Amino acid sequence: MPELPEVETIRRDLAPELEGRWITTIRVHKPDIIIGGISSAEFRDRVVDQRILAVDRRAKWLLFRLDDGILVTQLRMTGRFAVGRGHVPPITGFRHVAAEFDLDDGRTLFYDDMRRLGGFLLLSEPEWAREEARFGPEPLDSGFRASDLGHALRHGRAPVKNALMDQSRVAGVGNIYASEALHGARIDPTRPVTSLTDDEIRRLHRSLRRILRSSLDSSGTTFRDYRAVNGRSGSFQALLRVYGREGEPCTHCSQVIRRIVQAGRSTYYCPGCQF
DNA sequence: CTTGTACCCTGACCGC
DNA sequence: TGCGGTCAGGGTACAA
Repeated sequence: MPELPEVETIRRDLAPELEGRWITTIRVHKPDIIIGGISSAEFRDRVVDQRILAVDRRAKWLLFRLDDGILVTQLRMTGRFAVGRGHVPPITGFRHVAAEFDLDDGRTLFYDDMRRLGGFLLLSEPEWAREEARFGPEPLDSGFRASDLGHALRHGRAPVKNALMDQSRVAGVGNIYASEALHGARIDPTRPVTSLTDDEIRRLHRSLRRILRSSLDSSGTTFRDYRAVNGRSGSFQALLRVYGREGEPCTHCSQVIRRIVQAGRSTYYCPGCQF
């Protein structure tokens, strides 16, 4: 699934298209994308004829704030959106349309999800507040200081790479940006969180925020499946320093980049400058 | 409490 | 060309 910069890119694409629009009809083609224990019929009843007041983001989740309740979506690995007219998506490549939302201006919001790991959750305000409380701080918030990162990370025994991806510690960081941020901070991804010095936390804080902001400026990383709205690609993949570069020389010290597996996921790092 | 593992699902890719 | 194995940026339930 897209990480923070990708979901934020999608939010920025969707917000001007959707805010203020009413949802007039819904067609759910793949009922298993409606999650949270309600049927697609109930989902339809509760969403139709509601207005989309705002499109927000928290961590890697996208929020459609409705008149009554919040429509939450998790794109996971392969969820995508497109906005078009008629009943045909405006771009090719939407071969797994799971749901369509007709809008009052005659356009349609398409949700496509090849692997169907993503989904929609319809929550009341208190239900959302409870979900939201499980997330750690947003790393791009202006108030997010190095000391906040230290507080979030330096407890327990997890390797720092795993801790960075733990949404209850810091929100929105996934596999790509965890590797990239650690390389930028020159920290070995296997280091136990409690071993990190104040200086390393400051470097990681700076590196993480710089990389997330820079990726946002590039509309995210289209490494494999991710697309912004209507098939638009990101371009941050050209600026990745270690992710997906196993066997290539490090841009910083020219040692060969390695891939290891942590918690079942690939971690890329440079043994020359990360220790 | 914390941490690790299996699993949801489809398609792309690699080696034989 | 076909086939089987492996992998994919996530999150959750469950076990240890």
